[in-house]
Amino acid sequence: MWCIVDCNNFFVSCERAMNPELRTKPIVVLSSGDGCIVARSNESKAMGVKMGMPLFEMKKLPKGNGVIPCSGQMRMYHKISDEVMAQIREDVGSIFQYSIDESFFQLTGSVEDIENYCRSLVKKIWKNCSIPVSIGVATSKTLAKIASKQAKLAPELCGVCSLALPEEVEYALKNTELSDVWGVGRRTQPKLAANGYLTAYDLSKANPTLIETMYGKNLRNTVMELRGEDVIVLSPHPIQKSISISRTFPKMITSLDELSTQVANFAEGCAEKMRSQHSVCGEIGVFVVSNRFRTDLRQYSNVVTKQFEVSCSNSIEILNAAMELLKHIYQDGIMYKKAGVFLNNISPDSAVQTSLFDDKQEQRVKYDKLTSVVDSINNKLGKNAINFAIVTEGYTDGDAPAFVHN
DNA sequence: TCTGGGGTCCTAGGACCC
DNA sequence: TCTGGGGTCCTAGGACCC
Repeated sequence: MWCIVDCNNFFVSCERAMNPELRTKPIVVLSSGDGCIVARSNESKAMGVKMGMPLFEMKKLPKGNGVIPCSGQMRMYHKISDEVMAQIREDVGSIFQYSIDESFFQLTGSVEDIENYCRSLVKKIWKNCSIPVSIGVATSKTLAKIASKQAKLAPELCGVCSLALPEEVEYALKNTELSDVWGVGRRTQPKLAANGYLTAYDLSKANPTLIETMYGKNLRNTVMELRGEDVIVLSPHPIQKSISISRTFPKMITSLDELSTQVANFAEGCAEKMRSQHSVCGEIGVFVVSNRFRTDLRQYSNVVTKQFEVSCSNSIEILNAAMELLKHIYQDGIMYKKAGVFLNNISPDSAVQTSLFDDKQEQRVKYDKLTSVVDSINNKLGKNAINFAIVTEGYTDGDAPAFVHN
């Protein structure tokens, strides 16, 4: 059987783990810069707070001012996630971590035994991490996900729901709206509804070939999974194929200098992440966007990429490239609201293809050495103990967030 | 006034090949 | 005048996920 462990309202639960006083209160967690709601407690969901809602719109809700906003603390959430995943691994061995708050694993044995086992895991995670989780059990991952949602809906299940008997599966499918099915998104759901597919049960009875020609391969797989067939394959150690960092600025930026500092920070952040994974990239891209909500202002957005002759990961080449690309797309007189950097064509650093005409190899070796010295100093003394001059000034990421409660 | 961030995969169409 | 058929690779955009 496939099992999925899903942390309930994960970011909210992390805030509550750090500050138990928040357990009884309606809270939300905000995106970087305190702009939008990215996680809601059950209480705030009940008050009509929507995912992705801007904070100022939440405040307009009837009881919106009664909701406690918490500034997101991603680093802490990742730490807690690692602890939760370690708890699961300790019990079941290898897991397929699917996201920051979800993991799949497989168990064999009687359904009763599996359920009991999972209930003890729920208790263990709560005891050791103070994070409430739900576990769904079924023959396919998609059904397991549906089961975990059922577990959240029925407290008497103590966090574990299995869908094993055909009548259990049928009941759950009939009570699951299509938009709640893994793999059916905002675009596809209305099209399916127009064709008479309203519930997960309806879709499970659809003709897979017809679904594939109309909606593609992925939705066909979903149909098979709803029927209990295990067709979606997860790789245990997926290699990251792209890395990106972008931010919406709290205040709009107009000067190239200020924008350069931001973009340099994004580039350095990407490069550090890539090096920590022992990878190199073959392409870098930079994008800038004006404020799409300010229709009274001149709108502008642009993106530009550059191929490296030889894949690299050192900060100097990456920073230089990012600065060059930014200058290329920067336009005077625009109020920029967001920018970002992305790295593509990522491969392991053990297999760098050098160019036949690479006359800068000597220089690159120096850059790599300098970068690794900077990395090791930062590893010893803490992040940003030392940095490249361009990335140090006026970066917003380290600013004290407004709504931290612990 | 204030409006998130980071990923993956699939598909259709164009460029190119013989 | 009449102008084929089959294949691969790449890319941009769109869909999905959290």
